[in-house]
Amino acid sequence: MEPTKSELEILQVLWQHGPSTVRFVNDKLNEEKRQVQYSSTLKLMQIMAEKGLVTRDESSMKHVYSPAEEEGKTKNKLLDRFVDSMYNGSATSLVMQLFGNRNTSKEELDEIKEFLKKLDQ
Amino acid sequence: MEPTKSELEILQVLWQHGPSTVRFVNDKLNEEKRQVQYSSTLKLMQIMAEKGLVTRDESSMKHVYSPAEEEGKTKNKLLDRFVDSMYNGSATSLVMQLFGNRNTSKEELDEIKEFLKKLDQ
DNA sequence: TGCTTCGTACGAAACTTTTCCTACCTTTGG
DNA sequence: CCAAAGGTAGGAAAAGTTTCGTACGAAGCA
Repeated sequence: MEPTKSELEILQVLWQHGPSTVRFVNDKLNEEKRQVQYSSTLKLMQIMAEKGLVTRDESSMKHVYSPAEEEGKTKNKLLDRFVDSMYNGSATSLVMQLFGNRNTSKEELDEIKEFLKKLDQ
Repeated sequence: MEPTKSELEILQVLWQHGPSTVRFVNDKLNEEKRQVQYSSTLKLMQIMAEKGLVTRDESSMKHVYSPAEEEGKTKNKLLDRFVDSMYNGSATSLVMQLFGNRNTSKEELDEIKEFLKKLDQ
């Protein structure tokens, strides 16, 4: 299933910091993103558990939530969908848009070139 | 302002085919995307006009709608937002994800390499 | 002229997503 | 033991998005 915008924010916290309590996630959101009530975050994470986007360990009173899917796998799906809907499935178009209209450092470009070179082998 | 999913579909039609009537857009959506009632498309396009996502020429009875913003400009914004929220702003990470997990033809890779090479100059 | 077709406008309903209030239980510390 | 702090659950409301029924005017045509 497809995470919504807010759900994705929560997943990011979980991916970045590993299995976490609602309190922890809520604190991070407030620090890094936007002000949000504890009970809102709780509710959202409960819904995510129902949807299967996260799993939770209820053995302790403080439930601990984990992402149900690997970060890379989820992001890949979302990226695919993005490329499909915006660039008709053409990764090339996306890359051109990405670098055509943005200042990219030489180091970054070199890194990418290096990466692409390795793909050939 | 940020186009929603459905609004983006409509914008795509307008970008691809130029200024169009509701009838035309609705037909395209039904052909290419999904079944949707004429009045739904109309409503959506009216809302988009209010939001300023499209402009419309009302001089004829059949109103003609045009995208308010250039395709590249809008897509760039959306792409930026995507990179920011998913890859912490790192275009490099996105590219690696994009090609790391996907079969890309040699031609496509070459095209991209060529493109990147030109960026240096 | 009348009837049918095609257009816009608008309101309401249906759905989805997000937010938060409130009740109630458990843990902690004096 | 009791109060305060911190946890979960659940419902309801708010907000955002999408869909469509219906009214009504303009255009086209027999």
